[in-house]
Parts: sequence; C-alpha cells; structure tokens
Amino acid sequence: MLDIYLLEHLAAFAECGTLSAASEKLHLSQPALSRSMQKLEECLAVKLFTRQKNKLTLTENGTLAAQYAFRILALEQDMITKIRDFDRKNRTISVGCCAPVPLEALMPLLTYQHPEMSITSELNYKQQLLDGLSQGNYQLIVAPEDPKDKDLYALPCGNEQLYISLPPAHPLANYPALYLKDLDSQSFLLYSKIGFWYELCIQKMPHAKFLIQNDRDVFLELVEASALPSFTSDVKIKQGQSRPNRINVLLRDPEASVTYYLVCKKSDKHFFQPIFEKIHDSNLTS
Amino acid sequence: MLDIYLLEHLAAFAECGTLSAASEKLHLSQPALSRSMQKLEECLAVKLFTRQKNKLTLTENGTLAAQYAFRILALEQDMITKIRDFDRKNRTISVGCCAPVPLEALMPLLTYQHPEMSITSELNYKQQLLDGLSQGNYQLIVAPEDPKDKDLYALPCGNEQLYISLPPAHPLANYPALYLKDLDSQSFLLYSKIGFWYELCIQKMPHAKFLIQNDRDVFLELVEASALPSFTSDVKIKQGQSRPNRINVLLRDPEASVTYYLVCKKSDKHFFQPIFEKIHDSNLTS
DNA sequence: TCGGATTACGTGCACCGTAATGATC
DNA sequence: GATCATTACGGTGCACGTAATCCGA
Repeated sequence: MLDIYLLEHLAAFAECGTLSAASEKLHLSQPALSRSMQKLEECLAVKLFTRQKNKLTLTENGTLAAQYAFRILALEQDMITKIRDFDRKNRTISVGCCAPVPLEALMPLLTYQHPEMSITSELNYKQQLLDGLSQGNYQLIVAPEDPKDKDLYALPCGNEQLYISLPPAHPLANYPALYLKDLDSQSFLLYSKIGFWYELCIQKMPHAKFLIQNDRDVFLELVEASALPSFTSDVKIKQGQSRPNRINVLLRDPEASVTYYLVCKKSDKHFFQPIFEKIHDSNLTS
Repeated sequence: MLDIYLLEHLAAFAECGTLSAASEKLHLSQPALSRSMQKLEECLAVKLFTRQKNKLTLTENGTLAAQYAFRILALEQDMITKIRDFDRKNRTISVGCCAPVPLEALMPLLTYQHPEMSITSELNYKQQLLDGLSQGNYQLIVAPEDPKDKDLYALPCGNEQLYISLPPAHPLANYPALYLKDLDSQSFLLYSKIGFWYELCIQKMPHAKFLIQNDRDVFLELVEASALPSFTSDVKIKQGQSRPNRINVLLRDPEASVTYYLVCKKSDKHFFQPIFEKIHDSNLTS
C-alpha cells in the first residue's frame, strides 16, 4: 500500500508543476520531494515522470495517479470532518424551543444532568421544531401544544399567560382583561427573540405597529422610559420583572395562554427520563 | 492526515473483532495494534472504542471510521491496479490478425523495432479486428482487405494464395486448378488456427467434413501419414513446407487469393511509421 | 490458567534536512 | 549566475517486537 504522504507529495507536485514550488508549499526540502516521487514510482512499479535532467513532468500514468491522489486525499479529509461532526453531534444535546421562557429553566437542568455533553438551544416555530426533531437536528423540543405523534414522547412542562403591560394613563389600563384585537392598530415595543409569541401578535393584530428591539437591555430601558405598551407574562410577573409604573392586563384570547410540552423521540425517552421526572416534580415555568 | 497503516489496522480490527485476531491477520504484534488504535483516536480527537479492560469494541464513531477506512483502502487499491493496467496497456502493442501467416513476419519486426514494449497478438475476424482497433484493444491489425476508413491508415503488406494439397492418387490431383466448390462434400484435415480461411472453407464448402486439429504438430503428422486433402498456400510452399508426396493445386476462387493490409489509427501512424516503411520495402509474405 | 488488552523499554528503519553535484537557461 | 533536479551523508522520530503486567472468564 502507498503511504498517504506520498500521495500528498504527488498532489502538491501536480498542482505546482515543479518540485521546488511543491516543496515550498509542503514546507519540505526539495530532495525530500524528489525522493518521494522516486519512491512512488518504485512502489507502483510504473513510470510516472519524464525526466529531462532539469525538468520533471508527469506522464499520462502520472496524471492518472495524481487524479487518484486527489480523490483519496479528499476522501480522507471527508472522513476526518464527518467523524468529528458525527461525534460532536452525539455529545451535544440540541434543544429547540417555541419561546424563551421554558429554556431559562430547562438549560440549567440539562447541563446539570449531562455535565459531559454540550447543550445548544435555539428558538424556532412549531413545525420547524417537529421537523428538526424527526430529522435529528433537535433531540429535545418545547412545543406550545401536544404534538400527539405516536413516535414522540410529550409531557406538559408548564404554562405561560400573556399580559399586556400598559402605562397607568393608557385608556385601556383600567380594564380587568382585554383581547388582542382590542389592541390592534396601536404601537408596541416588542423584543424580537420571543419565539411563537411573535407569530401570535402578527396574526391577531394585523394593523398594529411593532417597534422591534433586538437588544434585550435596550428593550427593557425603552419600556421603562416610554409610554408605549409592551408584553409580559405571568411567569415574568412572578419573577418580579413587572415595572411599578406599569399596569399588567390579562389577555383573554385562548392563544394567549399556552401550555408547554417537552417532547423527545420515543427512542430517546430513556435517555431523557431523568429530565422528564424532574419536570414532573417542578415544571419549567414555576 | 491519517497514515494509511492506521486505516489498515482499523479495518482489520473491524473485520476480526479483537486485537489479537487482527494482529495475527496483519502479521503484527498485539501491542502494535493497540497503539495504532490509540493513535487513531488521538489523531481524530474522537473516541472510537469502548474499553472494558479485557474487551475492545467499536463505538458508533468507530464503525463509521471503519467504513471510511474500507472505502479509502479500496480506492487506493483501485488506484494501484488501474495505474498498472493503464501503464501496461501503454507499453504493449496488441496486434490483431486475420490469418497466421502475416504474423510470422510482423511479430519479429515489431519486437525488433520496439524492444521496450511487449507485443501480443491474436487471430480474429475482420469485423472484430476493426472494432478492436477503434476501441483501442488493438493498436495494429492485419485485415484481408482495405478497410477504407478515413480515420484509419492502411497499407498492403503482402498476398497469400490458397492451394489444396492432394495425394497423387486423388481423382482431382491432376487438374491444373480447381474451385473450392469442386471439393465440397469431401473430408479435409484442417488446422484450427488459420483465421479467416476457416470462414472461407465453411462458406464455400458447406457439405465438406473438416477434421479439425488444434495441435500443429499432430496436424502436420496426419497430413504426412494420411491421404486426406489439406490446405496450404503459396507462402508455405515457398517456405519449402510442401510435402514431396503431395500435389498442390491452385484454387481459382477470387477469395482464395488475398491481399493483406496492415492497418492502424491515423493518430498512431507516426508511431508505426518505421514498421510501415519496412513493409513497403519487403512485405510480410515474401 | 488462559486469552485479551495495555504499558514499558530498546531497536532499526525510513524519512528528513544539509550539503554537494550536475545540468539547463 | 540562477533555477531546478538528483545524489550523498548523517541524524532523529516513530513504528515495531519482546517482555511484563493487569484483568476477566
């Protein structure tokens, strides 16, 4: 069998055209390369070069050999990257979530339970979450409803109730509860990374204007400093994140109250069993 | 990059299941293999094995790696054989010939003119010769007529006239000349390796019986010892191969007199120029 | 006790770099 | 003289084998 370094040397020579150029590319001395080429010919027992004292050129054999060399080297490189990718995928848990709130409790839980694995998470929409789960891009997802799929294992893991946060002077601030359609055509401060809530706002308030903020700190400061309505939830309020100069009004739309479901493939159920048990005891939103 | 020997070792282990079995297969010590596997893991920076003190097993990573190893090794093996085949094809001249006689002069000519190349020859029928030439299976053919193809270069290279060799007592032995159809329904001694002459006999004498001999010596001895008619030619007669106890009668059929053409691809004309020149001076049948 | 895996240690080969030579422009 | 390829020579890394150890059936 031919050593891989011989193929690398041949490939370099085929690319560069001269031994000296190739040797520079390979960080190698010219004599070393010269010997490699000789050895390659010897191993294959085939003439690969025409030697004109001062010039080395590939024969037809040589170009054929170089083509093979490229293919083999590419395949080996592919092997390395693919195996590393495969390994990394096996030692990372990818979590997809429909909203940011469940992640806040789920991520610490996972890192605690699987200290040897790295955990990644991203927000995504319902259908993408389910697709990603079945395709293996996610091992665990949090959906805003029960997927009811025979291949999936799902467990309720908490609730979240949307509120509208209004300044006391706002005309709607004294209502005990509202519907989203009551708020249509208003302007809102909206943090961008809120998952499926964003869809809900767009759908229910097609005429509203959303002043979208990508930076969480900027968003909070604007809420503080402006009289613009914004959204919050019972979870956030319980966490004490409601502002004293704001009145939080319940939203009665059925979609404004969500039950989160933690979902994995049935085949992964055993692996995630400890997580499901912990959630059974104390859910992700309490 | 991973050294090829590491892949070979991995492949062997994947096939054998234990280091000791694989080491035996590789004619290698167990420790050497053990180290190879460790090095492979180190190079890939990935766990390939589960180690149970006394048992070494491939992980999923490992089986994936082994699959790649097989592919790479196969590709490399393929490279070696393909290049050697390609080289051999380039340093052999394959000659196809419609009859044995022209070969007797052509082969020495070729070996003399191209001492570095190996020459192979075979008898074949006209169409196969032309197909073989265009497909590269032959570089040079001898056809029984001018192929008249614009991509081919052809030159007459000799003639051969068929004779029927009869014992003096044979009823037809005193004719100055005969046609093949005159001989139909007789029994003949026929040497098998005579190229297109065989076709001719079958066509012109559908009722004749041919006692076919595969061994040249046996054939000649039977000609000597029996009273059965057989075939010969002017070339053979000039060579002094006619038997004293036989009368050779000319065959008048136009097909019984053939002009041979030496043919090559126009693209190879330059390469074979010396051969064509020599033949121009003294042809293959004189 | 045997078979399988790993560790420890010494050795030889093979690949490398430096230096020198040959050859062509 | 500059560039390119090859040969000669000495050094070193590394893959190997032998021997020893550990562990489980």
